[in-house]
Amino acid sequence: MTTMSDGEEIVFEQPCPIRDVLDRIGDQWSLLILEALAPGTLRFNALMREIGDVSKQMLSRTLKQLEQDGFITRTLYPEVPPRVEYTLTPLGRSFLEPMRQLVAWADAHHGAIVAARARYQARQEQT
Amino acid sequence: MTTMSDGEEIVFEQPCPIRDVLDRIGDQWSLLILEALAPGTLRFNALMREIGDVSKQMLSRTLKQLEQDGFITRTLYPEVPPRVEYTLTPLGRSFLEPMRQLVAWADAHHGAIVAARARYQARQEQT
DNA sequence: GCACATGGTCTAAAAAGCAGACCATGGGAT
DNA sequence: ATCCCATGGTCTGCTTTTTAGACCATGTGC
Repeated sequence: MTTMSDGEEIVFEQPCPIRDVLDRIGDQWSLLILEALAPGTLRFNALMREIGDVSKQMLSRTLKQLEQDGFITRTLYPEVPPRVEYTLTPLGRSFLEPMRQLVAWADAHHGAIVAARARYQARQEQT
Repeated sequence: MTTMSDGEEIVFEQPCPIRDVLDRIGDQWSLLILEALAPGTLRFNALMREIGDVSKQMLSRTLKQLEQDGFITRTLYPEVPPRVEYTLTPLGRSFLEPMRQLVAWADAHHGAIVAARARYQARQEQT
């Protein structure tokens, strides 16, 4: 399954699918983008405004990866100025479900985390 | 966002709990560590062997963050040579459930992702 | 004629991550 | 006695990643 056409790009068999998937969605921006796209289609700049503190380059790069892995589709309308729309694919939408569990957990336990942080800090200052 | 240098941390008001939690668990190593710790307590070097390609520095740093946020406990036994054990807290264990959903999804859809990648690459080569 | 908006890419600088050296110390092999 | 290893980290450069900001082509409103 390794493709030799580009010569440089050698893809290894990933023995651990979890690791492979985590490498993609476990970065700084992927989950945020997917979450932003959950309510519906968004354009590039709208996505950037939605997320707030992502650089153009990283947004562009991460979107490309998500498209590559089949989470989203990129549609270019050849108008002027150009319009580009990003939409979740069925695969992307199917990912929303486990992600929502994660988000629900985050919401439910955020207080506990903040408390743990405070406890930790207090313990540090005590010494 | 929070900047973290060893020993001194500046915590901003996080208006979005999801964002706050994602910043912690959404890095290269946290999920992997939590997964490795799921079966039971592990020592530092055992953890390093388990994960395989993490540097001591990042493992140490990430463990410190996880401890800080209450996901794990660090127990130092003052023997020689020193022994340090890392264990999931109840909070950490409660996180395992949504994480398992994620892992299950990854397992189930890994094939689709690989296929999407192949399709994307074929499309690129066509031009 | 001028600035603006679009969706990016390019570049230089800053930040994060890496491998490997180093630490103190006790135990086992030589 | 001496050498060497194992422990859990931290420190030091070097490499990779991310960032901010300039730049691009072009059609529209002023």
